[in-house]
Amino acid sequence: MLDKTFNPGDVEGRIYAQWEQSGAFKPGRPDAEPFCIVIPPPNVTGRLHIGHALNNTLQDILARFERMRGKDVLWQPGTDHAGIATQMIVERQLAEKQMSRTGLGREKFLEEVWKWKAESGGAIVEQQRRLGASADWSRERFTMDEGLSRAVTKVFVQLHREGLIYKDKRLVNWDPKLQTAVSDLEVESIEMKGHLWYIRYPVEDQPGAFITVATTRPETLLGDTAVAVHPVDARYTALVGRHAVLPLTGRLIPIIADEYSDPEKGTGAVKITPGHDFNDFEVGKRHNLPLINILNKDGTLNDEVPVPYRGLKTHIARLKIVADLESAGLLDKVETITHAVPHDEKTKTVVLEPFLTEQWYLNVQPLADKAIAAVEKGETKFVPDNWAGVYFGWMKNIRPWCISRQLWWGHQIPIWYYFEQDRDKAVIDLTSINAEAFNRPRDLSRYSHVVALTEEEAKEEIQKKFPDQEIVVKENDRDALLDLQTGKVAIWRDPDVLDTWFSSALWPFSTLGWPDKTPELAKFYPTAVLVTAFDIIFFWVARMMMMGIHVMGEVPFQTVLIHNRVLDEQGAKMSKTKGNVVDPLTLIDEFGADALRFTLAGAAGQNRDMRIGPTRVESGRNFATKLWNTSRFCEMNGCVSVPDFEPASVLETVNRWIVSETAKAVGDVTTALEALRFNDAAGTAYHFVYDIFCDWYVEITKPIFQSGGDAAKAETRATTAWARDQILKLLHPFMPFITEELWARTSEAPRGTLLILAAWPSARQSGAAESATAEMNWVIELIKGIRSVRAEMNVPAGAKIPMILTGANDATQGRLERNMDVIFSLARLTAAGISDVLPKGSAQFVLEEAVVGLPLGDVIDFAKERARLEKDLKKAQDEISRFDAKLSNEQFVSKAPEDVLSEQREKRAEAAALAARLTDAIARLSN
RNA sequence: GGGCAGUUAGCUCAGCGGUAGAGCGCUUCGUUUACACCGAAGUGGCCGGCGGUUCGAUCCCGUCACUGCCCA
Repeated sequence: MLDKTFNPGDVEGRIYAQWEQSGAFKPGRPDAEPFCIVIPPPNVTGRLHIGHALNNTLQDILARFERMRGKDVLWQPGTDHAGIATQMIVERQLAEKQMSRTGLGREKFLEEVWKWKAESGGAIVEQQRRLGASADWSRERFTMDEGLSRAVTKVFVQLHREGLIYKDKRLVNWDPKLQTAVSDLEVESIEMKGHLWYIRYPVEDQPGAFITVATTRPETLLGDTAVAVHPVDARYTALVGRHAVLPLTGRLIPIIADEYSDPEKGTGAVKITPGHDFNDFEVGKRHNLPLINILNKDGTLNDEVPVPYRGLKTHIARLKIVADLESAGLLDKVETITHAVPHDEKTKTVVLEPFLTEQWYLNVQPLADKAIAAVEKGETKFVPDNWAGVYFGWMKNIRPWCISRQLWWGHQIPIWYYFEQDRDKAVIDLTSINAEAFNRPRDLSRYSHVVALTEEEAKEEIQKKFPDQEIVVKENDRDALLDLQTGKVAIWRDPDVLDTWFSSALWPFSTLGWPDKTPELAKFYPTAVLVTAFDIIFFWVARMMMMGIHVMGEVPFQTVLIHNRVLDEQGAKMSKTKGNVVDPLTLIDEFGADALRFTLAGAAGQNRDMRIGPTRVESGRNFATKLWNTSRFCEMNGCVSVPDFEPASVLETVNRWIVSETAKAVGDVTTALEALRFNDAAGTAYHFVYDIFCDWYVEITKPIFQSGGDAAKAETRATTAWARDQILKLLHPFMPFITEELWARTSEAPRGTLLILAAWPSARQSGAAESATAEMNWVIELIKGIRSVRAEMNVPAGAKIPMILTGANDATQGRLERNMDVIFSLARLTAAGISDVLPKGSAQFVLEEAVVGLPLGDVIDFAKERARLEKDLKKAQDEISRFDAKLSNEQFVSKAPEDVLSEQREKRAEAAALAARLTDAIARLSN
């Protein structure tokens, strides 16, 4: 016997273990159609947040649905190595032990990172299991795995040899704390209060003349190489071509004309600092201005600036510079403003600096072109398709991808350097190497390099150039320089690693085994669908598309499903600082994984954000309880699954009806899932279980179980059990735990298979169910009508009353006679008669061609009953006049399609018939 | 400033050429042997404003207003 409620905590762990042990998560149907989803790899440092919960739920729904449909399903899980985040965590831990990355050295440090990964990395994977994720954990991958690393190296080498990877010296977003370049996409602009300083630059040879520029970053003045004004700005025309004297340095810088400066903004004149501003960099290129880098890697001012400012952090330097300008009388005025300041995305505390460095770039333009074409040709479809616009927008304005990072944790770039020419000059360099110099970005361009899959290959390659010399491998350029005098050829590997996204971009094929030719790769690539949120289109989708097409020659996925983003119940974006983060694990603890999943799926609409919080998940839990209890009802009435039950052969009207309704629900849920409309699918299943099965079918069968004949009872038991089984299957993708538990516990004989591996129900219609459907709909309408009148007439719920049917045709009379028990019970009647006359004091309502009378005798409130009927009559009459207006419109009659016309005529006739019956009813009331 | 979404019942959202639906909430009634994590009956909407197309617009088009997001 089932308990009164379902206790998720008691069964979830056990059932999950059962699934896993059964091998249900693994593919293994060689002849079946493949269905593969690669999980967008979460960060190895991550914890499951509600967005992951939604993302994983949708993937799991699809995996379970397709698995039940018989496909060979692979849901490929894993995590990415999160270069910056992971390195930060481990460095922080080292700092607590008074240790540092540089103190340890690269090799020891990486050992520490792997140790951390083994101990506390990948907690998210356990949390995904709590959600019920049916991924094939035996195939779990990590972007730093041997195989995936091999894929990364191979792709890098290929792209390098194709000339798509190159070194360039340009501005990057620099994190002075971590001392690495970061992606443009990982920069977060934060609105901050700041100042706009107006600074007077003296004009050369014109004593007392100034050109005033406005800037939010006065400290960068030390790196200025021009002042720009708009070419048509009459105020400054005379100054263009002359020079300004850069304050505090005395350097002469040209005053140039460039459309970049906006006459409306500030003074119309802007300082140009090509070494520390992205826009100025472009201006500098146009005018061939020198680039001056005034910063060290750690964000302090370097020796390009006057002595007093050297070594100062930028924000300190700013104060000093403003003070010095003021005392020199060069500060015109200061305005307080708010402006967007670039910060690191992770901690949001470090101000990023545009910084001139040499980095590896991938020329993604040719890859992007192919990726754009693939979506245009429909090889990959976005669902909903408006997201393709976002994809195109980004892809069509794509910039070279800076793929190197100055980190240790990640895929080390497979480039080896050596000295080829100017070896003597290199020796001289050695003497200039000191601590300060190493705080500057390294200029590797003067060294030669080879790209190779392995160190051995690199050595062989370089050996060819120096056939008679011994090749030695050193850790870095400094060590190699020290080796120059020995007469050996010292080589060293590029110390930098690749952007984490470089490896993520290969995920759809690297996880399947590439570069090896594995059976999984052959079977599951291209994958079926990638499920992700819109903010990831640039990160994952775009890059996976580019790499998939370029390396594999085929798109990585046929469909990209973009789901909505989860907000809190007030509609606010969740953030740790706001403290409004909804923890999915807390929700699972409180309401069960099924409740959370069903709620998420039900909220997964086509477009917007969704709001999730405890009260919503609570209603999901309530639905689970409902399902549990309706199964309990089945159990209490001996509804046991009958092997070989043939739904098409049932005879009882109510059973024929539920068979037909079930088929319809199955068809609708299937269609919705195929179209990736999760909210429709969940909604349809909910409606069927609640409103059709629980509210009507179960209620209607109660009288049969109490007083029906043996044959009817047996058939109803079997049908009920069958319908319940169909429901368990239908809901399994959404609520896997409770359905699996019920599947096991509602069968006397052990089930032939776990529900996870059971076959998805068929939507096959059982044929002539129309008459059954019509009859049951009539019964339902009758009962609802009686209940409604009873409530409005204040008939006590416990009181039983008689009913008289007038004006009923033979078919209706037959329906009444066949369903007496049900109607008596559900409408709480004492008697049901058929007559031409209604007793005085009858409440009435119209049901199709008949009028239902409820003789209430003295209890009836005539005025109230009249008002009720007149309200209905007015409604019918309003409808009639609306249809009449339409049908008398010549334009409408001549232009509207025939089916619309006949439909309107039919509706008009129905309304007229209803009105006539209501008029009669009102007349009878006065008799 | 540029781009993209959205504006439908008190709240959260579906729908999308023939004048509207769900869940939650609210009101009333109810403990009839599956379920009070429940049942029954109700209340509630000029489908953001203004134009246009159409026989007909919540739905298509234009425009405005407001909100949100992304990019400068």
